[in-house]
Amino acid sequence: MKSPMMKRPMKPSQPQEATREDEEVDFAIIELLFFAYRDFTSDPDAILARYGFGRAHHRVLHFVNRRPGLTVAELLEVLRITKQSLARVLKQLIDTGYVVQVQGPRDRRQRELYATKKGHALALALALPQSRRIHAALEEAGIEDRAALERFLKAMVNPELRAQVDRPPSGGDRTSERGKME
Amino acid sequence: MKSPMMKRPMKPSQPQEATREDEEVDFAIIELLFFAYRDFTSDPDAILARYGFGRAHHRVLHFVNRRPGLTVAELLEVLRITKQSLARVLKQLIDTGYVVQVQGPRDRRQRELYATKKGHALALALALPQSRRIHAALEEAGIEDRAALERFLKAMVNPELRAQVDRPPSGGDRTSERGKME
DNA sequence: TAATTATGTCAATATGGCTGACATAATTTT
DNA sequence: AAAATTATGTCAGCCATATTGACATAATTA
Repeated sequence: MKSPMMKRPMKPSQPQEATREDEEVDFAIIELLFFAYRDFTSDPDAILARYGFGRAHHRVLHFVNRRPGLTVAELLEVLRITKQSLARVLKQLIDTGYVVQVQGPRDRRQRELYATKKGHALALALALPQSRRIHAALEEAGIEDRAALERFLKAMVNPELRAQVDRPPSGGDRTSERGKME
Repeated sequence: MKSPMMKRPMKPSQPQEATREDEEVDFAIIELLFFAYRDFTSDPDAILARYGFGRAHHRVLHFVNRRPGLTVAELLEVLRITKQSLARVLKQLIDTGYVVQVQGPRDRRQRELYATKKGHALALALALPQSRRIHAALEEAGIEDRAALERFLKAMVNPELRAQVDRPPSGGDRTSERGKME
């Protein structure tokens, strides 16, 4: 090693107690969320790489597919990123024919976003392994009450932002309502 | 707009049906996981910013705090990043006194990592709002069976990698076993 | 008409990843 | 003992994704 600097701090001879705070903090679930989400998001990565896309493209495509007719401003709110960050990724999705823009019917400044058939197919392909993972986990964990899990996850979201969660009508995705473009 | 190119593709006059595939894919939970994790990770960000740290620092500090004596190689495995990526972040945590290295007792090439008291305190401060959010969500969702949630999250992790999840002894974090340094 | 809004774009910067190459010290193998 | 391997560190360059700030255009609202 170049500059060792390897002090050898004494290990306390008598192990210290975990503090009260430690016990109160739910490290177990915090960590499980990290691991679960890490592997959950890794599923689509291999697929995305084959298209020259990254996770940013995935997120955009997912929400455009789920909320057909979403405007740019609405998308920015959901993703919590800036329009400059969105720009490159969205442009690539449009240029490669996965997403189209339509002038807003009421307000012509707005751009409604729609997934093309191609976009819908990719969104589905990306969601499939994630969905399989979820169902396998539900089964493996012996979860009968799937609604409870949904309630928990929704309750994890900031109250002010829960409206976003509720956007797609309870029946499923809005594809059936507003159609796919192209 | 500079180059409009605003075609107006026809919206299909009769909305298309959601395909069988759509119905089978669990978009609801996929999306809830995105929203839940987005807000879950946003909690510590404000705190980190005050220290000039980012999420990468948080992850390193978390695992060093949770698994005292972890070696660099083990940390890389858990985080699934390269040593070059770890280097800058770890160096900053060491230079600012949140983490210390100790020469491995068996193998002197190894560097065991420990959180200092300062590091332990920060790790705790970062975990607290996350822990509160989890408990509030459990209560709000009326989840009585907390173990079921843990089983589900663990089942979401790739089987090969579940050993990582089990590392900290079930009792809690290993602080009580191996002590904090400095 | 003037102000505001929705979108787009340019430029510079930060963060957190990556690969490849190489160095050092310590351990293991031959 | 010498050679090979391992654990760690470091340099250099690159990429993806995010940021802030400034400015432009078209459309809507006041």
